[in-house]
Amino acid sequence: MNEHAHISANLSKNQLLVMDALTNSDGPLSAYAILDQLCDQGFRAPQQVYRALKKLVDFNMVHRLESLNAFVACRHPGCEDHETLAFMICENCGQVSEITDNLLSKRLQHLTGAAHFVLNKMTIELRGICINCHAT
Amino acid sequence: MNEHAHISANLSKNQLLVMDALTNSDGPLSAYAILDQLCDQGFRAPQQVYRALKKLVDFNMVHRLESLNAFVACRHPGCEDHETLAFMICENCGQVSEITDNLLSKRLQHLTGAAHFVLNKMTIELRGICINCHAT
DNA sequence: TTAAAGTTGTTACATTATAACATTATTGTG
DNA sequence: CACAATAATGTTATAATGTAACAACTTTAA
Repeated sequence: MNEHAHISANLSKNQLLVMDALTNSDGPLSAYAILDQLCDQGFRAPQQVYRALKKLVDFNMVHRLESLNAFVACRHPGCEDHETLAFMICENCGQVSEITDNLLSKRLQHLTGAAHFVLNKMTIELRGICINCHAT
Repeated sequence: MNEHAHISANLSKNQLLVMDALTNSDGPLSAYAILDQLCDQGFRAPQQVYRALKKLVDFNMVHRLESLNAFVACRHPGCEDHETLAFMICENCGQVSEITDNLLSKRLQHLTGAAHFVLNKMTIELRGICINCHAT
């Protein structure tokens, strides 16, 4: 089973609710923002959100943005074999776009490899103003 | 006044205390870890730490590691004209090393430029196991 | 069918960060 | 020097983010 076989049908009730909240959102949501949204569906405690988020992140369906303490549904175009490397985060409108780039990936592998550093996880978040927002 | 003109003599009492705590530490420290250390020096409230940290980060003397919610003294070799791009963070021993790399920088500029994204701040944190730790 | 793994609900608590207000210290300028 | 502007400090309270621990229920697979 590959990383993208986790279609909605495989998700538990809470996982599905959290996934839907993120999918229907314009941009990233904090765990507590999700909790607020799901009060009507019976959510009561942060654990319910955090536990679902943990699975969804494991499944690669959701990304955690460290610099925002927030979560975003994977919107990688196509969603076939890929690895999201980086995020561009607009500080004005909140839009997040994912970057996959082979040269960037290679360069990072080279740098860590040269240092004999065994890479477990990368966090690359680019904060700035997106094209729509600085087009005033 | 360039970004490195902020020698210790220019720092306020609290800024100096926080800077010293970070400089004397092996690895990153959380704000509250710093607060604990500085209780003896009269620190009482998190604001005292956070305010000093904000200035030190502005002065480029301290970096914030988003994926750890922690802070580390800049140890960039030389500390002449440079911009720290990325961090390698050992998940075993906590050691942090800074990366400055022209090719990486160029590639990121290319990617953001192509998207007409105006970059304000980069967060690049590479988590893994350092050479000392996986040499067992 | 029944043990193992996964999921849920819940209470309590830990950690990280900021708001707001009052006060004191430092700096630059006429 | 005087004094206004800026920076730094001290403090209380609170907000925001995240986890521990325990009990119960559900699904999966042998």
